[in-house]
Amino acid sequence: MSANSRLTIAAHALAWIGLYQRQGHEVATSEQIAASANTNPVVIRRLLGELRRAGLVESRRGAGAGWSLARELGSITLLDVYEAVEPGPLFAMHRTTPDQGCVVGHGIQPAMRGVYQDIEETLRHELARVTLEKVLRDVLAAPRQPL
Amino acid sequence: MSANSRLTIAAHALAWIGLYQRQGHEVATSEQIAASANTNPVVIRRLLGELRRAGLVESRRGAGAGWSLARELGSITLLDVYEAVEPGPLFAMHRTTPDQGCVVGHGIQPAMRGVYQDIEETLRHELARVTLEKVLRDVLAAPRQPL
DNA sequence: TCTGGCGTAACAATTATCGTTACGACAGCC
DNA sequence: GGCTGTCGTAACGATAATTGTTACGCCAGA
Repeated sequence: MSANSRLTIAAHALAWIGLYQRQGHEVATSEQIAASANTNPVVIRRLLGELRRAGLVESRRGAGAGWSLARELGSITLLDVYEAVEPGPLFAMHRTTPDQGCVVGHGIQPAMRGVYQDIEETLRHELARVTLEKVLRDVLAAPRQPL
Repeated sequence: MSANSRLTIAAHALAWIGLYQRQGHEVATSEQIAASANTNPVVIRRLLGELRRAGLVESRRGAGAGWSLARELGSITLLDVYEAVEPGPLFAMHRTTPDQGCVVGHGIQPAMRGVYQDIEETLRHELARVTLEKVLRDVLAAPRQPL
Protein backbone atom coordinates (compact mmCIF):
# COMPACT_ATOMS: atom_id res chain seq x y z
CA MET A 1 0.00 0.00 0.00
CA SER A 2 1.61 3.19 -1.09
CA ALA A 3 0.89 5.05 2.11
CA ASN A 4 0.17 8.68 1.51
CA SER A 5 0.69 11.74 3.64
CA ARG A 6 -2.50 13.55 2.71
CA LEU A 7 -4.11 13.10 6.11
CA THR A 8 -0.90 14.15 7.83
CA ILE A 9 -0.46 17.30 5.76
CA ALA A 10 -4.13 18.22 6.06
CA ALA A 11 -4.00 17.88 9.84
CA HIS A 12 -0.80 19.90 9.86
CA ALA A 13 -2.46 22.70 7.91
CA LEU A 14 -5.53 22.77 10.13
CA ALA A 15 -3.48 22.84 13.30
CA TRP A 16 -1.32 25.60 11.87
CA ILE A 17 -4.30 27.76 10.91
CA GLY A 18 -5.94 27.15 14.27
CA LEU A 19 -2.86 28.14 16.23
CA TYR A 20 -2.24 31.15 14.01
CA GLN A 21 -5.76 32.40 14.54
CA ARG A 22 -5.43 31.98 18.30
CA GLN A 23 -2.45 34.26 18.08
CA GLY A 24 -4.79 36.95 16.78
CA HIS A 25 -4.37 36.66 13.03
CA GLU A 26 -7.32 36.67 10.67
CA VAL A 27 -6.14 34.41 7.88
CA ALA A 28 -3.19 32.19 7.04
CA THR A 29 -1.63 31.96 3.60
CA SER A 30 -0.78 28.76 1.77
CA GLU A 31 2.80 29.98 1.60
CA GLN A 32 3.12 30.20 5.38
CA ILE A 33 1.65 26.75 5.86
CA ALA A 34 3.80 25.33 3.09
CA ALA A 35 6.89 26.71 4.80
CA SER A 36 5.95 24.96 8.03
CA ALA A 37 5.19 21.68 6.27
CA ASN A 38 8.24 22.06 4.04
CA THR A 39 6.35 21.59 0.79
CA ASN A 40 4.93 23.60 -2.07
CA PRO A 41 2.11 26.14 -1.58
CA VAL A 42 0.12 24.55 -4.39
CA VAL A 43 0.07 21.26 -2.51
CA ILE A 44 -1.41 23.10 0.47
CA ARG A 45 -3.96 24.95 -1.65
CA ARG A 46 -5.08 21.70 -3.24
CA LEU A 47 -5.59 20.01 0.10
CA LEU A 48 -7.26 23.03 1.69
CA GLY A 49 -9.53 23.22 -1.35
CA GLU A 50 -10.80 19.75 -0.50
CA LEU A 51 -11.22 20.73 3.13
CA ARG A 52 -13.21 23.76 2.03
CA ARG A 53 -15.49 21.58 -0.07
CA ALA A 54 -16.11 19.62 3.12
CA GLY A 55 -16.94 22.81 5.01
CA LEU A 56 -13.95 22.71 7.34
CA VAL A 57 -12.16 25.87 6.18
CA GLU A 58 -12.92 29.03 4.25
CA SER A 59 -10.80 31.01 1.85
CA ARG A 60 -10.71 34.70 1.11
CA ARG A 61 -9.49 36.14 -2.14
CA GLY A 62 -8.20 39.53 -3.20
CA ALA A 63 -6.02 41.64 -0.94
CA GLY A 64 -5.55 40.22 2.54
CA ALA A 65 -6.40 36.84 1.13
CA GLY A 66 -5.85 33.54 2.93
CA TRP A 67 -7.45 30.69 4.81
CA SER A 68 -9.43 30.51 8.02
CA LEU A 69 -11.25 27.81 9.94
CA ALA A 70 -14.94 27.38 9.21
CA ARG A 71 -15.41 25.42 12.43
CA GLU A 72 -13.75 25.24 15.81
CA LEU A 73 -10.80 22.85 16.07
CA GLY A 74 -12.71 21.05 18.81
CA SER A 75 -15.58 20.24 16.46
CA ILE A 76 -13.38 18.88 13.65
CA THR A 77 -12.33 15.25 13.91
CA LEU A 78 -9.73 13.34 11.94
CA LEU A 79 -12.64 11.46 10.41
CA ASP A 80 -13.90 14.72 8.88
CA VAL A 81 -10.44 15.31 7.46
CA TYR A 82 -10.06 11.72 6.31
CA GLU A 83 -13.35 11.77 4.44
CA ALA A 84 -12.41 15.07 2.85
CA VAL A 85 -9.03 14.04 1.50
CA GLU A 86 -9.08 10.23 1.14
CA PRO A 87 -11.31 9.08 -1.68
CA GLY A 88 -11.14 5.32 -1.93
CA PRO A 89 -11.60 2.35 0.35
CA LEU A 90 -8.74 0.92 2.39
CA PHE A 91 -8.65 -2.44 0.63
CA ALA A 92 -9.64 -3.21 -2.94
CA MET A 93 -11.33 -6.22 -4.46
CA HIS A 94 -9.97 -8.04 -7.52
CA ARG A 95 -9.50 -5.66 -10.43
CA THR A 96 -11.12 -8.23 -12.70
CA THR A 97 -14.17 -10.31 -11.81
CA PRO A 98 -13.16 -13.69 -10.37
CA ASP A 99 -14.38 -16.88 -12.07
CA GLN A 100 -18.04 -17.05 -11.09
CA GLY A 101 -18.09 -20.70 -12.06
CA CYS A 102 -15.68 -21.46 -9.20
CA VAL A 103 -17.11 -21.71 -5.70
CA VAL A 104 -14.32 -19.60 -4.24
CA GLY A 105 -14.36 -17.14 -7.11
CA HIS A 106 -18.07 -16.72 -6.63
CA GLY A 107 -18.13 -16.29 -2.87
CA ILE A 108 -14.87 -14.51 -2.11
CA GLN A 109 -16.03 -10.98 -2.77
CA PRO A 110 -19.12 -11.09 -0.55
CA ALA A 111 -17.01 -12.69 2.16
CA MET A 112 -14.24 -10.10 2.03
CA ARG A 113 -16.71 -7.26 1.63
CA GLY A 114 -18.13 -8.06 5.05
CA VAL A 115 -14.70 -8.08 6.64
CA TYR A 116 -13.64 -4.85 4.98
CA GLN A 117 -16.82 -3.07 5.98
CA ASP A 118 -16.28 -3.97 9.62
CA ILE A 119 -12.69 -2.79 9.46
CA GLU A 120 -13.51 0.52 7.83
CA GLU A 121 -16.25 1.06 10.37
CA THR A 122 -13.74 0.55 13.16
CA LEU A 123 -11.22 2.83 11.48
CA ARG A 124 -13.81 5.57 11.16
CA HIS A 125 -14.71 5.17 14.79
CA GLU A 126 -11.09 5.57 15.81
CA LEU A 127 -10.60 8.62 13.61
CA ALA A 128 -13.78 10.19 14.95
CA ARG A 129 -12.42 10.00 18.48
CA VAL A 130 -9.59 12.42 17.74
CA THR A 131 -10.41 16.11 17.35
CA LEU A 132 -8.04 18.61 15.81
CA GLU A 133 -8.15 20.34 19.17
CA LYS A 134 -6.48 17.28 20.67
CA VAL A 135 -4.01 17.13 17.81
CA LEU A 136 -2.97 20.72 18.42
CA ARG A 137 -2.72 20.02 22.14
CA ASP A 138 -0.41 17.09 21.44
CA VAL A 139 1.58 19.21 19.01
CA LEU A 140 2.19 21.85 21.66
CA ALA A 141 3.02 19.17 24.22
CA ALA A 142 5.93 17.82 22.14
CA PRO A 143 9.18 18.26 24.05
CA ARG A 144 11.24 21.19 22.95
CA GLN A 145 14.89 20.71 22.28
CA PRO A 146 17.19 21.35 25.20
CA LEU A 147 19.15 24.61 25.32
CA MET B 1 -4.64 5.93 -1.00
CA SER B 2 -4.24 3.69 -3.98
CA ALA B 3 -6.06 0.76 -2.46
CA ASN B 4 -4.53 -2.52 -3.45
CA SER B 5 -5.97 -5.97 -3.80
CA ARG B 6 -3.04 -7.90 -2.37
CA LEU B 7 -4.84 -8.93 0.81
CA THR B 8 -7.92 -9.93 -1.19
CA ILE B 9 -5.99 -12.04 -3.66
CA ALA B 10 -3.88 -13.65 -0.96
CA ALA B 11 -6.99 -14.61 1.01
CA HIS B 12 -8.55 -15.91 -2.19
CA ALA B 13 -5.54 -18.11 -2.84
CA LEU B 14 -5.45 -19.49 0.69
CA ALA B 15 -9.16 -20.26 0.69
CA TRP B 16 -8.80 -21.95 -2.69
CA ILE B 17 -5.91 -24.13 -1.58
CA GLY B 18 -7.68 -25.00 1.64
CA LEU B 19 -10.88 -26.05 -0.09
CA TYR B 20 -8.96 -27.97 -2.73
CA GLN B 21 -7.06 -29.91 -0.12
CA ARG B 22 -10.28 -30.75 1.70
CA GLN B 23 -11.47 -32.26 -1.54
CA GLY B 24 -8.58 -34.69 -1.28
CA HIS B 25 -5.92 -33.07 -3.44
CA GLU B 26 -2.33 -32.79 -2.35
CA VAL B 27 -1.24 -29.55 -3.95
CA ALA B 28 -2.73 -26.71 -5.95
CA THR B 29 -0.97 -25.05 -8.86
CA SER B 30 -0.62 -21.34 -9.39
CA GLU B 31 -2.38 -21.78 -12.71
CA GLN B 32 -5.50 -23.19 -11.09
CA ILE B 33 -5.62 -20.43 -8.51
CA ALA B 34 -4.98 -17.80 -11.14
CA ALA B 35 -7.90 -19.10 -13.18
CA SER B 36 -10.20 -18.76 -10.17
CA ALA B 37 -8.96 -15.27 -9.36
CA ASN B 38 -8.93 -14.30 -13.04
CA THR B 39 -5.35 -13.12 -13.06
CA ASN B 40 -1.89 -14.25 -14.11
CA PRO B 41 -0.15 -17.26 -12.49
CA VAL B 42 2.95 -15.17 -11.83
CA VAL B 43 0.90 -12.79 -9.71
CA ILE B 44 -0.24 -15.77 -7.63
CA ARG B 45 3.27 -17.20 -7.35
CA ARG B 46 4.61 -13.87 -6.18
CA LEU B 47 1.98 -13.52 -3.48
CA LEU B 48 2.27 -17.15 -2.38
CA GLY B 49 6.01 -16.69 -2.22
CA GLU B 50 5.50 -13.98 0.40
CA LEU B 51 3.07 -16.21 2.27
CA ARG B 52 5.65 -18.98 2.24
CA ARG B 53 8.25 -16.64 3.69
CA ALA B 54 5.75 -16.03 6.49
CA GLY B 55 5.33 -19.77 7.01
CA LEU B 56 1.72 -19.96 5.90
CA VAL B 57 2.14 -22.16 2.82
CA GLU B 58 4.67 -24.54 1.35
CA SER B 59 5.66 -25.18 -2.23
CA ARG B 60 6.88 -28.28 -3.95
CA ARG B 61 8.98 -28.30 -7.10
CA GLY B 62 9.65 -30.87 -9.76
CA ALA B 63 6.97 -33.18 -11.05
CA GLY B 64 3.70 -32.98 -9.13
CA ALA B 65 4.68 -29.52 -8.03
CA GLY B 66 2.33 -27.01 -6.43
CA TRP B 67 1.28 -25.30 -3.24
CA SER B 68 -0.10 -26.60 0.03
CA LEU B 69 -1.03 -25.08 3.37
CA ALA B 70 1.66 -25.08 6.04
CA ARG B 71 -0.93 -24.43 8.74
CA GLU B 72 -4.62 -25.14 9.24
CA LEU B 73 -6.98 -22.51 7.87
CA GLY B 74 -8.34 -22.11 11.37
CA SER B 75 -4.94 -21.06 12.71
CA ILE B 76 -4.27 -18.47 10.01
CA THR B 77 -5.74 -15.02 10.54
CA LEU B 78 -6.09 -12.13 8.14
CA LEU B 79 -3.48 -10.38 10.29
CA ASP B 80 -0.97 -13.08 9.36
CA VAL B 81 -1.77 -12.54 5.71
CA TYR B 82 -1.75 -8.76 6.06
CA GLU B 83 1.68 -8.77 7.66
CA ALA B 84 2.97 -11.09 4.97
CA VAL B 85 1.84 -9.07 1.97
CA GLU B 86 1.49 -5.45 3.14
CA PRO B 87 4.82 -3.84 3.83
CA GLY B 88 4.27 -0.24 4.85
CA PRO B 89 2.21 1.67 7.38
CA LEU B 90 -1.33 2.79 6.64
CA PHE B 91 -0.58 6.50 6.81
CA ALA B 92 2.67 8.25 6.01
CA MET B 93 4.34 11.25 7.55
CA HIS B 94 5.61 14.21 5.54
CA ARG B 95 8.04 13.08 2.85
CA THR B 96 10.35 15.94 3.85
CA THR B 97 11.07 17.00 7.41
CA PRO B 98 8.75 19.82 8.50
CA ASP B 99 10.24 23.11 9.68
CA GLN B 100 11.60 22.29 13.13
CA GLY B 101 11.74 25.99 13.92
CA CYS B 102 7.95 26.15 13.74
CA VAL B 103 5.99 24.94 16.75
CA VAL B 104 3.58 22.99 14.60
CA GLY B 105 6.29 21.70 12.30
CA HIS B 106 8.17 20.48 15.34
CA GLY B 107 5.32 18.79 17.15
CA ILE B 108 3.11 17.47 14.37
CA GLN B 109 4.94 14.21 13.75
CA PRO B 110 5.00 13.02 17.37
CA ALA B 111 1.33 13.95 17.65
CA MET B 112 0.26 12.09 14.52
CA ARG B 113 2.52 9.17 15.30
CA GLY B 114 0.53 8.50 18.45
CA VAL B 115 -2.74 8.59 16.57
CA TYR B 116 -1.51 6.35 13.80
CA GLN B 117 -0.09 3.80 16.20
CA ASP B 118 -3.43 3.51 17.95
CA ILE B 119 -5.23 3.10 14.65
CA GLU B 120 -2.88 0.44 13.33
CA GLU B 121 -3.17 -1.39 16.61
CA THR B 122 -6.94 -1.43 16.25
CA LEU B 123 -6.69 -2.52 12.64
CA ARG B 124 -4.44 -5.40 13.56
CA HIS B 125 -6.83 -6.43 16.30
CA GLU B 126 -9.70 -6.51 13.83
CA LEU B 127 -7.71 -8.49 11.28
CA ALA B 128 -6.60 -10.96 13.94
CA ARG B 129 -10.23 -11.73 14.74
CA VAL B 130 -10.88 -13.23 11.31
CA THR B 131 -9.44 -16.64 10.51
CA LEU B 132 -9.18 -18.03 7.01
CA GLU B 133 -11.46 -20.77 8.25
CA LYS B 134 -14.16 -18.17 8.73
CA VAL B 135 -13.41 -16.62 5.36
CA LEU B 136 -13.87 -19.97 3.65
CA ARG B 137 -17.06 -20.54 5.60
CA ASP B 138 -18.41 -17.19 4.43
CA VAL B 139 -17.29 -17.96 0.88
CA LEU B 140 -19.25 -21.20 0.87
CA ALA B 141 -22.25 -19.46 2.43
CA ALA B 142 -22.57 -17.01 -0.46
CA PRO B 143 -25.92 -17.49 -2.17
CA ARG B 144 -25.73 -19.48 -5.37
CA GLN B 145 -27.46 -18.14 -8.41
CA PRO B 146 -30.98 -19.41 -8.98
CA LEU B 147 -31.57 -22.07 -11.64
C1' DT C 1 15.48 -38.08 -20.36
C1' DC C 2 11.13 -35.81 -20.45
C1' DT C 3 7.87 -32.83 -18.46
C1' DG C 4 5.06 -29.79 -15.64
C1' DG C 5 5.28 -26.22 -12.57
C1' DC C 6 8.04 -23.35 -9.52
C1' DG C 7 11.28 -19.12 -8.94
C1' DT C 8 12.50 -15.01 -10.57
C1' DA C 9 14.09 -11.43 -13.60
C1' DA C 10 12.64 -7.99 -16.78
C1' DC C 11 9.62 -4.90 -18.88
C1' DA C 12 5.31 -2.31 -19.97
C1' DA C 13 0.92 -0.27 -18.60
C1' DT C 14 -1.61 1.93 -15.30
C1' DT C 15 -2.42 4.77 -11.45
C1' DA C 16 -1.69 7.99 -7.47
C1' DT C 17 0.98 11.22 -5.20
C1' DC C 18 3.84 15.02 -5.06
C1' DG C 19 6.43 18.92 -6.70
C1' DT C 20 6.70 22.68 -9.83
C1' DT C 21 5.63 26.42 -13.13
C1' DA C 22 2.37 29.29 -15.01
C1' DC C 23 -1.38 32.32 -15.33
C1' DG C 24 -5.99 34.16 -14.84
C1' DA C 25 -9.28 35.93 -11.18
C1' DC C 26 -10.23 38.50 -7.35
C1' DA C 27 -10.54 42.31 -3.92
C1' DG C 28 -8.67 45.60 -1.01
C1' DC C 29 -5.60 49.68 -1.03
C1' DC C 30 -3.03 53.56 -2.68
C1' DG D 1 -8.39 53.13 -11.81
C1' DG D 2 -4.23 50.66 -11.46
C1' DC D 3 -1.17 47.83 -8.17
C1' DT D 4 -0.40 44.01 -5.49
C1' DG D 5 -0.69 39.74 -3.10
C1' DT D 6 -2.97 35.45 -2.88
C1' DC D 7 -6.20 32.21 -4.39
C1' DG D 8 -7.80 28.71 -8.00
C1' DT D 9 -6.51 25.66 -11.22
C1' DA D 10 -4.48 23.71 -15.30
C1' DA D 11 -0.51 21.38 -17.01
C1' DC D 12 3.53 18.73 -16.84
C1' DG D 13 7.21 15.78 -15.03
C1' DA D 14 9.25 12.75 -11.49
C1' DT D 15 8.62 9.09 -8.59
C1' DA D 16 6.78 4.94 -6.86
C1' DA D 17 3.61 0.94 -6.31
C1' DT D 18 0.75 -2.39 -8.32
C1' DT D 19 -0.49 -5.43 -11.77
C1' DG D 20 -0.02 -8.01 -15.96
C1' DT D 21 2.98 -10.37 -19.11
C1' DT D 22 6.88 -12.88 -21.28
C1' DA D 23 10.82 -15.48 -20.73
C1' DC D 24 13.78 -18.87 -19.01
C1' DG D 25 16.43 -21.54 -15.79
C1' DC D 26 15.72 -25.05 -12.16
C1' DC D 27 13.87 -28.91 -9.98
C1' DA D 28 12.18 -33.70 -9.09
C1' DG D 29 9.31 -37.39 -10.13
C1' DA D 30 7.78 -40.56 -13.85
